[in-house]
Amino acid sequence: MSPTTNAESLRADSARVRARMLAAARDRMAAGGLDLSMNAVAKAAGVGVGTVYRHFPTRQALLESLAAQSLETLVATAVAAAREPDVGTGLAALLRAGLRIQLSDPALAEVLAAVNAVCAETLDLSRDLAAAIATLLDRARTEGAIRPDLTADDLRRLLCGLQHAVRIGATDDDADRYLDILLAGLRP
Amino acid sequence: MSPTTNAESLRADSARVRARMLAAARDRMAAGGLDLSMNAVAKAAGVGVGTVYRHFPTRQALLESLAAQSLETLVATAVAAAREPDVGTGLAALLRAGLRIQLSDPALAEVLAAVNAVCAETLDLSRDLAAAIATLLDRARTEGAIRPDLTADDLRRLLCGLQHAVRIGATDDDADRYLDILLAGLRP
DNA sequence: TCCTTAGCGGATTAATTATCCGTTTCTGCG
DNA sequence: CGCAGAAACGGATAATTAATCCGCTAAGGA
Repeated sequence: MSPTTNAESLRADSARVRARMLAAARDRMAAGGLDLSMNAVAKAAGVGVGTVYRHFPTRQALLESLAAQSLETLVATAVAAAREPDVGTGLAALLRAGLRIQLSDPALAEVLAAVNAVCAETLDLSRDLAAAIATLLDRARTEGAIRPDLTADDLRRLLCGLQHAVRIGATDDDADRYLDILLAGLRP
Repeated sequence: MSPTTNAESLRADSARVRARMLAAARDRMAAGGLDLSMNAVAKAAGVGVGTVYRHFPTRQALLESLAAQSLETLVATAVAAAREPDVGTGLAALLRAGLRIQLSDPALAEVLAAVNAVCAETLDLSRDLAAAIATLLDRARTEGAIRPDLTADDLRRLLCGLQHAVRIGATDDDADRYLDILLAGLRP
């Protein structure tokens, strides 16, 4: 079994413990940022360190599992945005959601920025996200709403950059303005 | 003496060793990213670990000392940009230089993004940079070249964001396009 | 109920970070 | 020039953190 596999077909106790660990990790992360120690997670979840390492062989694997849920939400948002009748509205909604969700889940910000994923599920979701963004961008391009040279990867990177800019001590109002600036810059 | 003080009024050997350590740290960083271990720096510089810790009590202090030189360059560029006859040209030059220098020196990227500096010199340079940017933005604003609500801090953050976007696997061409997008977005 | 085996837990080992103090090296002064 | 005092070096060592390994527990099918 892949250590980062999703909850299906796990032994009952294993699934329980896995959930406890993810909850504990989320909690730790909310408290102290990205640099959670495996030991701390284990203690918070009331399990042994070995158990944490078995489920998540590496820190990156743990982060990806944490980010998976947020990533699903983001993919859903992107798909919805791609279907939005008004392309401009859809694009704005996607950027806004992408920013907000990254800010609320540092693990997702990390995973979105990472060049290559560790676990297969993340890879799939990333592909889905890229596809949805590409669809939206295609529509926007044919309508002349954006620069023609903009790719889905560009948008992903710019979104990560935007997140970084906001994380560096910006207020919510600042974030809105930066979003506005990016949207304006994307036009042809 | 402040451990991060600049080379003046140090004992001759001390200055020598300090320079060796900074060079070693730069080298290590070029090789393996931001997460250089003090031990590795010490070994590379041919000094004891204690010496490294005496000069740079914390990793952040070492990073700031590394970044200081790049930061000086950036300040000089910003001052020159603020004097540029054509405001648009000056702004473009500043952003381009700010991006390039951050990419070439990860320590600077870290320091620029940091909310509060550890050593006084960095603080001074940061202030100078902010002042130069503010001057440039004031001029641009009165000429109507940029959105009126843009502050020097905004520009700093956006520049850090841009750096992040590029670092995430973008090519040089991508970087130019992102720069273009940001510049376009800054207009009123 | 029993047997097999996946999975748990934490003691143990490895790696890293940070401190402390005996020794060396510099520099001002006689 | 050579000595005294101070400043700085260096690495052994303590403290913290990461990662592994294996004996034991308990889940779930026969």
